[in-house]
Amino acid sequence: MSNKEAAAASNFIRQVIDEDLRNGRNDGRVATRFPPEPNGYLHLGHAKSICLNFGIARDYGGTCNLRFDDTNPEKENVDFVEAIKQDVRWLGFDWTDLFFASDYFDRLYGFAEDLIRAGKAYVCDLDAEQMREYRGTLTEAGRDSPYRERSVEENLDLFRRMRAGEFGNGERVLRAKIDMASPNINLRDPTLYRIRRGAVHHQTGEAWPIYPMYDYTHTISDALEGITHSLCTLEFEDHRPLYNWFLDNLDVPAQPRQYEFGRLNLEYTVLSKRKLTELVAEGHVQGWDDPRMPTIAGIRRRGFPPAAVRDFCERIGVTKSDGMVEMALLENSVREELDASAPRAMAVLDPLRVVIDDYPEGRVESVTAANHPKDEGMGSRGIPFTRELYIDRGDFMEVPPNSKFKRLVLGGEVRLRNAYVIRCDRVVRNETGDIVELRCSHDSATLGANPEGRKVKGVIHWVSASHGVPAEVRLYDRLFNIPNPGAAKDRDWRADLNPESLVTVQAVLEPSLAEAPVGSRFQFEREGYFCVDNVDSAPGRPVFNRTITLRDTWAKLAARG
RNA sequence: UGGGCCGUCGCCAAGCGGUAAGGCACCGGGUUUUGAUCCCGGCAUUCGCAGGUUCGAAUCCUGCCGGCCCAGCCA
Repeated sequence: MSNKEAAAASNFIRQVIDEDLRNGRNDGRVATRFPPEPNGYLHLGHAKSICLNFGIARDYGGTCNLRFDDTNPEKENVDFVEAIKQDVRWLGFDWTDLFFASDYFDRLYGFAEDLIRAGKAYVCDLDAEQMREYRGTLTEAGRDSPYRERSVEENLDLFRRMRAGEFGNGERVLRAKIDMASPNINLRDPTLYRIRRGAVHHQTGEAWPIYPMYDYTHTISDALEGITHSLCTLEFEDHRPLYNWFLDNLDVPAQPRQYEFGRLNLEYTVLSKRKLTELVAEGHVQGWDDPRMPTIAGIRRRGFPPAAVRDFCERIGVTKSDGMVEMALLENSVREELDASAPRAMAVLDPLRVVIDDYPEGRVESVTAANHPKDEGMGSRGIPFTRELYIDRGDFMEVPPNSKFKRLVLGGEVRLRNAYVIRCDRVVRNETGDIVELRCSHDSATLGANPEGRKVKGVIHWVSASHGVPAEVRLYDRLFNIPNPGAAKDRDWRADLNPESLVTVQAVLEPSLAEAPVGSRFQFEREGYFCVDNVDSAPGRPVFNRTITLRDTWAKLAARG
């Protein structure tokens, strides 16, 4: 990581840590953890949490564990586990220790018996619906379960039989005995264990017929790992009293503190695992790694550099307010990183044939092009220049729309990037009147030199027609047409998917691009940043994904009218 | 409606009783063989609103208003 990233912006959590350090809490230790459930792929929201947790460990010389919160076997699997590990590493982080909450199942069970012995937990026979009725509502207190006052002996016996697999799913649960009248619903005797007989857990197989719930598991896992600062998102604020209840009532080896921050909301996309799962399951995208997805796998395939994602997370900050970040902020981070790191190349996305009539047929000249305008260290390359070329259709207009237009027009001149100034002498059309070819002439004195006595204000890119390499290029755009899909309660969030989020074109690449390695990123000059797709490319036959366009003030001006 | 939390520029966000950082976006202007990059300049007399405390309030107090979260044997 660069020095620029070294100084992370402060935030309220770092202030808490600074204060704790000043007061000598935790013997000066700082220990965090990133606790994903392996039931889906990581997305940009997780990236924020990863940067926060691992970033704090890095900056304070502390530790950060990766811990899979795997207490719901029916929704989790090892593929997600592996994908998550890969995504964390790709973001540039490495964990101190790797754990599974399931590593603690034995100890978790033991703590549950402790709670029972202390009269602080009981086995409840109410079914799910009854339990809901007994729970009360947001404004009315709940009622005690009729099973609440069972003896310790009976509770212990019943719980052991739950563990032994004697009861069916849903027949009984273990609950904490707290307060059915609490205004905080999480404290109304929350479920600690439920029966999931027959489920095959990806780590523990069929060893357990009962599984612990999130709040219980998470708190104890944090304590067992000696986590000092347990960071989670705002929706768990109400759970903090329960988190602390476990710490107060269990003989755990540490007293972690929980702090909550606002989750990331990004315009023109969705960041909920449920919705992302549906996009994949319903075929709206081609998979978790579809380049339109805000998943880590998706943006990786799209070509976002990990440093750009880290920079973005740094810029959005960490607070308790629940905001909506503009896509422009992410795009800025991506462009900034790519501008500095991506070698330049030329590719024509919408080819229009150009014939330079006064350039010798069969002649192939190698013109030299810098790989980066500001970084000579990136070297240069030769590009074949020939009589017949392709330019982009959008770079020619028979009559200019206004005086600001500085591309090629009939009778006008333009600079071919890295090559000659040409003039368009004639337009060739087919039977239906479409322009199929431009006949041009060139000024042989303008290779690496400005023309004498006149100014040529436009520069366009090109590729040799005889040497260019045809390739599939995928132009990606925002996934949704509106900034906040799902915000309107009476409209299905899927209704605002952008049907043009993927447009595939057949482009012509300069020859040097043919052997570009999978994953490599380039700036196609005047177009945008592109990377070699890591799934569909074949040796010598790259497929390019457009990561993002270049900023385009001309398009902005044109749209303005 | 009970509880928890949040309101500082279009967006994100500093600010922690001494008189509104920064980034993004936007608007000019300059450089440029990418309408990119880069550079220079502009962009909150005011901090949700109303009172109060104070020599002094975005910061403290009170009351409103607006937004988010919670009634899984999900996490």
